[in-house]
Amino acid sequence: MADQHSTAATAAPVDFIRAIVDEDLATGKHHGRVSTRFPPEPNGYLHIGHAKSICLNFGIAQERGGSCNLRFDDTNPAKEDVEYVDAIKDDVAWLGFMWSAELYASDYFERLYRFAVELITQGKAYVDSLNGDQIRAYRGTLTEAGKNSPYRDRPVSENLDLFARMRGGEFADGAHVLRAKIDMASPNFNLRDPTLYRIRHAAHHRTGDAWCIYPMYDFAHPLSDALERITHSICTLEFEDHRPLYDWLVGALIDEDRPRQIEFARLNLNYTVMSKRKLLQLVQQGVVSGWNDPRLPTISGLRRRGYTPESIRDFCARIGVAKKENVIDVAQLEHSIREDLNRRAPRVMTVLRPLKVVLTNYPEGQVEEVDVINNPEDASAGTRKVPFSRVLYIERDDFLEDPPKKFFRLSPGKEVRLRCAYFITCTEVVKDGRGEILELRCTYDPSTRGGDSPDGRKGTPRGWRKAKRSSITSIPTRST
RNA sequence: UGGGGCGUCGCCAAGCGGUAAGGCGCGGGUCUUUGGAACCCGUAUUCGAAGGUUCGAAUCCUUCCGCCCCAGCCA
Repeated sequence: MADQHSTAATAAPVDFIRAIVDEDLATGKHHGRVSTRFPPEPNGYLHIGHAKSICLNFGIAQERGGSCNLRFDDTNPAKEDVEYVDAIKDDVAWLGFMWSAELYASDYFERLYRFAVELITQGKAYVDSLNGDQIRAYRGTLTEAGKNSPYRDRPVSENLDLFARMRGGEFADGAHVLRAKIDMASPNFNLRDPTLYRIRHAAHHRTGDAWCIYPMYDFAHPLSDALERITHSICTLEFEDHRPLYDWLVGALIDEDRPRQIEFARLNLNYTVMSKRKLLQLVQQGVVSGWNDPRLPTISGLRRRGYTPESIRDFCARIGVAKKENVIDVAQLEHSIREDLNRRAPRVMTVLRPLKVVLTNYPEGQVEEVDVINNPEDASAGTRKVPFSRVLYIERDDFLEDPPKKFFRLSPGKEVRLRCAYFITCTEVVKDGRGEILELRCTYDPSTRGGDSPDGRKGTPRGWRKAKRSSITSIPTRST
């Protein structure tokens, strides 16, 4: 089959991430395996920016015969909620992707804990008892190295004991943290003994109060990737600085099949708020009706607004994937939905500013039904019956009493075609005392039923509407 | 100021030493069975800047300039 509907997706050049995946496949790096994951934190709804990541992760798995997990990065009980995990699952599925497995970082809490113990045993992590302010002060600045915590050289046995007691609930929030022992003088802050675990006496949406210590993203993410045998861990640019830590952890705890983190530039849309924090604010303050308010760029908002999954996927395929910061013009998104809807949306005829038309030679009281095409772009969309009678309305803009030369619409003495109905000719203009046009008197040509002229007469068809078949509708105005 | 990234048309984006793809947008035109549709044409002598290497550079080297990210016990 000729791909006359070839999309940007099929024509799109291979982006740098797919190039890496293909290279790894070619060299047999992961024994021909490709495994990705989409790792949202259930602390809000997904938006169009997430769609880019979803299409990337699921797309690569799909195209290269791999798998893609949906993994909730739920390591911060304070911000997360089941409402969000349900919404996220709905949105991903609606976009047209099915995950190989539904997983949660919280499912790994026990194993992550054991990884932490292993790290302590290796002498690569320690329990720090400095408070938050002190830790910040010890961290140094952009130009000055940090200082070692006085607790940095606690013996392994003491660290093991303290860490176990942290888990046991002996300490208050903030009393201790587990930190990696790397390098307080590193120019990369992420390596200045990053925090791995903190004490949080808070109920978790899945584990309840089974835990009072929770792993940090930097600790949980690479190890969760490794546990799932993810091959390519794709994330956004701001995590580039975290990669050395990602590799450090994986290097210390994982023997084979280590995952690799690859960063790409997140999506930005002009005139669009894409920050989860700000979207949450709009929802909480009641500025919008909810996460699916059609004015929001959330997946559920776009869905409610009439966007189709196809159009969003097409958009993601068109914008590409690279490392350059970008601000996509919303016109690009709108183009995708227009193209999709144009191809499949059924049409209706409507009149915004009605002008009454009386067909003087059409039998009084007669009503006939004409077949109107549902979608000129798609013959299979069929036709519908629309009543036609002596009195009907056309768009005011479709009539001009004194038309310029290239005006193909109705004017006195001129003939025009009513879409899928008849040709009509304007014979008289009825006005009120002030010269306002009240109605038009026209004649119709019975031989042109269906809007076809037996003698090949042409004319741009105009929309029309039978009298008394109106319904009040609100018409969205174009926002320009 | 230290570190990590990035700079190709208004917005995206290919290009990987052999003489600037494509999409969106925009401009013009064609089309008398909707069109904010479709189709056609046009839209970077130039790749942040300056030097250098080379027969040849957006692609290699040097310096400079600009923008983004990092000092959460957030992700």
